[in-house]
Amino acid sequence: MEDHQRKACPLPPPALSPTVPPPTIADVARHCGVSVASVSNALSGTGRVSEKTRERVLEAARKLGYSASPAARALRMQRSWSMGLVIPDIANPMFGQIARGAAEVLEEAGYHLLVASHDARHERQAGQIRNLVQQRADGVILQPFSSLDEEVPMLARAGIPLVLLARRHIEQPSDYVTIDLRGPLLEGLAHLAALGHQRIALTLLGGRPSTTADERFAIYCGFMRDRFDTVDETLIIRMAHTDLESGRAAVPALLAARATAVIAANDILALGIRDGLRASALSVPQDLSLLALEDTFLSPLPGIELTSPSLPKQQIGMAAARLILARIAEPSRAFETIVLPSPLVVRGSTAPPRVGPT
Amino acid sequence: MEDHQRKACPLPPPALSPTVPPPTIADVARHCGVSVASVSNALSGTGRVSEKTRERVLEAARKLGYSASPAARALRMQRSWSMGLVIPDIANPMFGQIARGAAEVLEEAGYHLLVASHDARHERQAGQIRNLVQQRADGVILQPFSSLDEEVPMLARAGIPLVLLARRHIEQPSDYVTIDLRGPLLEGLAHLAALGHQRIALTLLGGRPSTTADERFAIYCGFMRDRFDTVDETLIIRMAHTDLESGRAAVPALLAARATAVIAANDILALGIRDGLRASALSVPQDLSLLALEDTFLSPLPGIELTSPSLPKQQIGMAAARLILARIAEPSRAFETIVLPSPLVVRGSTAPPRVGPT
DNA sequence: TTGTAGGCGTTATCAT
DNA sequence: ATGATAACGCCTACAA
Repeated sequence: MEDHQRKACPLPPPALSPTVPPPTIADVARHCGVSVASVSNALSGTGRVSEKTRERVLEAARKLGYSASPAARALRMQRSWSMGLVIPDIANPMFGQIARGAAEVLEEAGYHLLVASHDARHERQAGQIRNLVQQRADGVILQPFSSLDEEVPMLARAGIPLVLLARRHIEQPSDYVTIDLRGPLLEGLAHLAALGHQRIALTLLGGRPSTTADERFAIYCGFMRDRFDTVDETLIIRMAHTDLESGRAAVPALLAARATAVIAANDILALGIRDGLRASALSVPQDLSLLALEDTFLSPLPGIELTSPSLPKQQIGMAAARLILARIAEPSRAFETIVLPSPLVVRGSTAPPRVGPT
Repeated sequence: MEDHQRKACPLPPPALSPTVPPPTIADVARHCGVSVASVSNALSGTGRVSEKTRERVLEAARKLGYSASPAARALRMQRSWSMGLVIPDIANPMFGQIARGAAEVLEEAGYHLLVASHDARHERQAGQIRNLVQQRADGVILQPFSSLDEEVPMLARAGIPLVLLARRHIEQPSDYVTIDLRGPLLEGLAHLAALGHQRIALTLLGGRPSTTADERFAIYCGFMRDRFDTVDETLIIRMAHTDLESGRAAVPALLAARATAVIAANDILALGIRDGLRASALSVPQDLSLLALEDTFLSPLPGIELTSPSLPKQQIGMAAARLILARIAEPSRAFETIVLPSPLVVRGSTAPPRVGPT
């Protein structure tokens, strides 16, 4: 393939700027003496060409290293073959895995993925979506900031297929992928109750309208009333963010409510709570059982070991991708919702309460 | 092989959305009674247009919600305005942050980022790069699998500007971004030595040709010889992978070598080691000091608290992006290497050895 | 079965 | 300063 002779070559080697442009479809046609139409037909497999010329064309294309110019294709076909994925935080491994799942099925279908992170900032989300519209993305998968973001209807108005993640929009119907909210929460509550906990606290992400928090609240109340005949509102801890610091800040409220267990929205928050407890010389699970509703790869790690449902992150991405492909294929189909299971995994952060039930 | 350059188009011919198509430059021109040329000039700011018409055009464009079709632009200008980023693992937060840094400066310059993860699989890396070539990416930032991957020269042959991350290529010169290998390692060694450690172990990623491991080995030997007049080879632990399990597997060798401290390649590996120690009823830092050479956001976390240099991940991405932009602007410039500092952060995982120096 | 030609929306090169 | 117009590379009626 190459001359292995050439050793160290400290400066720009001869051929860097003066490169030959990629071959065009005309080159291929000329190379095997047929028309461009035949080449196109042969390559796309969608036309009527004789087996003989098809082979000739394929051979020539391979030999020349031809591949169609995406720009020309996009211009002619009026589709960019690119799909947008807008997520809250690209540095969060959870979204990385979602992206991976989505990319896998999209690439299979000939699309490539434009990943954009809005970093929990409204104006960035708007910017990313606007950019995707300008890029003429053929579809967008979005985990929106809140359930009434204005950018969502904007996408619909632009005629761009949309799949929502984790939160549906208040008024814009769309395809939608979520995890089962009820199952894991009830499982977690039952797990804690079975261990003997009665004062089970729940953190709720507020501060931004979200259908998820409301739903969880309702489920929690239902369970508590069912089991203990009462709901103590002091056990509900509302918070705006979901970082370490918010977790630490929640500890005083937890202690004041005499909670013996807490269900945190996700594992980062849970780690924050644990850290806050340590500052009060309390520890998990001896003094407080800790359960996170969304795991990342952190949860099973030594030194962490959080009881939490295992989120099917890759599946979420794949499901979303499949939904968007389905809608592109059939724009008028009914909107679909996919609910993925998220079974509880018990680890070291939950244990019976120090003092038995009163 | 299969080499399907394009997928059969599974869609019916009719337009995929019942929505009005985006306005074209001709619409804008018509709207304010000028030629398309003037519109183009006004919008790109690069032509000669009177202030009056420029304003008229800008106004009309805004009103119509016009933005140039990327496909048409790309076709005409022969550049895709897209940049590839190929990383080992998109679910690793470290690479997420690198991606974020790169995206930031690239978007600033009008490019968008195509993120591809090769998941430590050779054939995937090849596929991703091939795809980027077909996409006509204007440049590629790549953290290669090893220092002699064949795909790297392939990019150069295609005339696509390239920036390498973390590892340079054996024979293909290129722009290159890395962290300072020497500084953090020496700092770490000095830190441990100052605490009283003499038997300091070092893990080295082998199994794949990498300039990094060799360099670290040399630095380590230099320090040990300098300080203790000798290098005990049993303190060098070589391993192929860098996951939790590899860390656990390294523990017997560490104990056999009577190490009182170990410098692990990264924090995941370090966590594995810690887990393995716990199985022997040993703990960090009482029985063994633990230092990781590359941190993620895990390192400072409660329950983890690893002493490690802080990797300037975002900076890495930004530096790479700037390098590639510079090369696009001036293809014949000399290749540049950027070395970023990575200062040590001391946390709870390092302490004086249980028994003083012999 | 194969070839010809028009046009997708831009930018760039010319005239004017 | 402005306006026609020719590519850019591809797909696809339609003609042969």
